[in-house]
Amino acid sequence: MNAYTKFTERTVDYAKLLNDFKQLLKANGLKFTIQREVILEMLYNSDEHLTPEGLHHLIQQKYPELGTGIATVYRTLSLLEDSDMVTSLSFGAQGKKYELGAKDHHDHIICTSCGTITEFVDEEIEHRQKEITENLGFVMQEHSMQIYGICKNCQTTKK
Amino acid sequence: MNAYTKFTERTVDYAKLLNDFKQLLKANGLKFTIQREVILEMLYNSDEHLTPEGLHHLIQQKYPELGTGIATVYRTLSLLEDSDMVTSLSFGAQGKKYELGAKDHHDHIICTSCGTITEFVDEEIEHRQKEITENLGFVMQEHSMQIYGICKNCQTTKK
DNA sequence: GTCGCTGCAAAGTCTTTGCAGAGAG
DNA sequence: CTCTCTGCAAAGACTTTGCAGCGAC
Repeated sequence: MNAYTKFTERTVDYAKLLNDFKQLLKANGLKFTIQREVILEMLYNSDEHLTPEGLHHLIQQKYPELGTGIATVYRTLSLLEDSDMVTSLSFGAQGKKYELGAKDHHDHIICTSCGTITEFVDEEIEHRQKEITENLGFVMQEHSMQIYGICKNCQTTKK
Repeated sequence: MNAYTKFTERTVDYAKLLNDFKQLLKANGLKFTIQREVILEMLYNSDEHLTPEGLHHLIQQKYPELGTGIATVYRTLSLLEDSDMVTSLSFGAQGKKYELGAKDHHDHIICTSCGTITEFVDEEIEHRQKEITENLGFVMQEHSMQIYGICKNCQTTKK
């Protein structure tokens, strides 16, 4: 088995994503609004791990004329999460973070010093997880893994 | 390398745990109170993954005469977490769950149907995690892994 | 006795909900 | 036109904090 670690790459372009979103909305009798589009756009363009509050802040900054309310951000995130278009992460502190889920599966390594989240995928672990799950008599649905440590940058930049 | 999956076992008995706790308190000029003892006891005896509210409820049930307040539960859990005697988990929904941290490291597999949390340790994964971390230039501190699936019981007991 | 601890209730966060007007289809 | 969305503000859920009396040492 070829075990290796690689960084994940975005596999979906924005046009496709937007299209999926529109389709999803239509399929459920929901409407495509500017606010919803902007939220998706920000999730796509930003660092991918945003809190509802952070997302709202970014939107206010880039599209202040919309006066988007935080409630709409929450509502849209729930909608996207229920539709599996975004995934929520709840690491350390309180408050979830959201990331687009339309990308390849990946795990996270979080720097406990600067908070940066790096993504990775390791085939050996992926494979082993499946084995373990079966050994325990479970049918696997999802899994997530987080590693906490100090990133290269913070190791040198003595804090 | 001997890769295998095993269930974790408690490695610390209550007397030792209680002693550690007393020592910890003394070392920090804190006092050993009945409430604190009861909280530790419940964490030890219960299913190990408790919410503050659930813990409080159990205590009220077993020791109603103490009239332990929820605030004390929160305060004690923070204290225990800061001292690394318990670990908090924040899976799916909201609200953290706590477990005694004085046991061996282990990961979790969560049944998405009945919510049961099963613990396991797999040496192959443990080892691989360390490698990955180093490859990415990190110094590893901790890690956690969760697998979500349907447990054996829920597979048969059609729900 | 001293100083930390506790329960209570009030105050904070973060998130969700109700409502009336705005807007997509 | 209809029926969903939205922003606002109020309401909720979960945690934390201030305070005065209580209790460990």
